[in-house]
Amino acid sequence: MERAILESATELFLRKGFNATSTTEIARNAGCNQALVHYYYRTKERLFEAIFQEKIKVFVGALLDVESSDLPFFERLTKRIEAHFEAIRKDSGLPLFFLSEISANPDRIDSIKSFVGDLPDRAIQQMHDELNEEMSKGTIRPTEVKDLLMTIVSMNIMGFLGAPLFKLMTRQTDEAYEAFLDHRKKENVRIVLQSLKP
Amino acid sequence: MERAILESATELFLRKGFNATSTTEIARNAGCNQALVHYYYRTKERLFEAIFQEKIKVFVGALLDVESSDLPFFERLTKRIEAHFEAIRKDSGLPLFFLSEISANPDRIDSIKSFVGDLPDRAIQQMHDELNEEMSKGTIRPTEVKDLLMTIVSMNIMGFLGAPLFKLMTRQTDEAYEAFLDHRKKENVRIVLQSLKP
DNA sequence: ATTATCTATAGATCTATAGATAATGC
DNA sequence: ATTATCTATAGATCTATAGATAATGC
Repeated sequence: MERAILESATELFLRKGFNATSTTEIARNAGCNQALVHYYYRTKERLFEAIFQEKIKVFVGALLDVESSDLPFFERLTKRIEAHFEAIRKDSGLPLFFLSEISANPDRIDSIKSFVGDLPDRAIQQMHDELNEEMSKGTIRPTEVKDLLMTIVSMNIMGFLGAPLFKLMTRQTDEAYEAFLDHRKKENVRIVLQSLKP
Repeated sequence: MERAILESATELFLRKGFNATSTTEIARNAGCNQALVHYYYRTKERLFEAIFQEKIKVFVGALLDVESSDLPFFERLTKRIEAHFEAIRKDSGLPLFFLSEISANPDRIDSIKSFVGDLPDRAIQQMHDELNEEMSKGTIRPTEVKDLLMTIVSMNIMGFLGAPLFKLMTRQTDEAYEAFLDHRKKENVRIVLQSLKP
């Protein structure tokens, strides 16, 4: 039942956000009474926090996964972009979830800071070295890690963030939209790689 | 006072969203009592709706503004991208505002549909013609309007959506971040134009 | 005995409205 | 007279906790 509550809360928080989700609803959705939610998690805030941290790990991990593959630079980068895209697709509510919850309560950033630790620093350092190597070979234009990351994240999250709106504007069915996402994944890779060309 | 309420509500809804903003808070922030909010707008929902529609117009208008400038294609496109970027910068809470409110309440899409009307259709048609002309001249690769729009919007909103997170990850001050945004504006233009090259 | 689950409720909101009073326009 | 503003409150939540009961493990 503890797990049922966690799953119920995950689904609801992701779909409707912290404020719009009540512990009563979490309980109903999990099949127990509302008091039990507090028995296991004490407060709504702590329940949320647990879920938030779990999901941050998925998202950041997918992008910064320091895989020591020995593929050539462009292929490695392609793999990273695609892995990031697919990680989000599996859990397509993630981008909006983070962005809105951080905006609604900027203190959560501190919590991210404290538990993500220096994983980003190390991953960024490694990417930095990789870029420098290519730059010195002249295979890519001068590029900052943060620019590259921002471009990748921009492209990869948009298809999910904007799904409802884009479906409206282009009048696509859900299946057509899935196909469109596959197409976007390729486009994203192409655009990012092309943007690195000297 | 009616205007003060509208302004107060605009600020709060944009910053905290519909659910996290109470009419009590709107009133306090506007300098009146809570009943007056309902005197002018009847319900919180109607007040929100007024603001939402107003802001949608700003956002969509900036991107699709069918300006009949006679500049060459790439310069016209550059201008559009920059105009869109600056429109968002002026009101940098807009992207997250739309995305979260639409996600929290998908019915709002119908409201958009009804009042935005066929502006998007006409603007998209015009862009379609412009692209076709360039394609036939061989100056750009085969490109769909929706791909181009999605790329532009992706790139342009990210710097604002992700500001808190990016500041954290890169440990930038607010001023440094403003400079970073200026830099991103140029990058966005470059990346979009480059992505069109054959 | 301990842990899991429930019922009941206190206390804090929050929205919307009714009805009183003050300000304004004719 | 009409319009703007206020006070007061009903009714609906919602979170968190206290205390009762049922289930489980030793």
